[in-house]
Amino acid sequence: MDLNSRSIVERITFYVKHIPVGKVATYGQIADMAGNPRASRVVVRVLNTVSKTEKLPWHRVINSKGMISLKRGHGYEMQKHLLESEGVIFNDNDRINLKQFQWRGS
DNA sequence: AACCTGACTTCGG
DNA sequence: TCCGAAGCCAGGT
Repeated sequence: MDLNSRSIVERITFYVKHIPVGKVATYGQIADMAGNPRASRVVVRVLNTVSKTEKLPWHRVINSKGMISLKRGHGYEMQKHLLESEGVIFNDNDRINLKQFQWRGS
């Protein structure tokens, strides 16, 4: 498919779908791969809208600090559980070691 | 067209 | 290393 002719939203969707199991990507990282390193907030919108009609591995997207952005009682627990079930480890500060789990796209 | 919003990021103190 | 402020994108109102 011709990614370059697609919209930023479509490209973001494409990359999110390609995050491998057991790995994570940051909002900024996906935005960057999609062509606009400053469109991290668009990634948020995509996860909220697109994931309603398509199955996306939304839980594999975390913030630049290696932490889950969802709040407790509002998805945080669910996302953490999904990631742990894939082998991702959280340290004592509830953070994920990006050096170890961040997806290194090509 | 102005204004608001969101699972963000970067930078300065 | 930890905030707070400011910057940023795109869609919805």
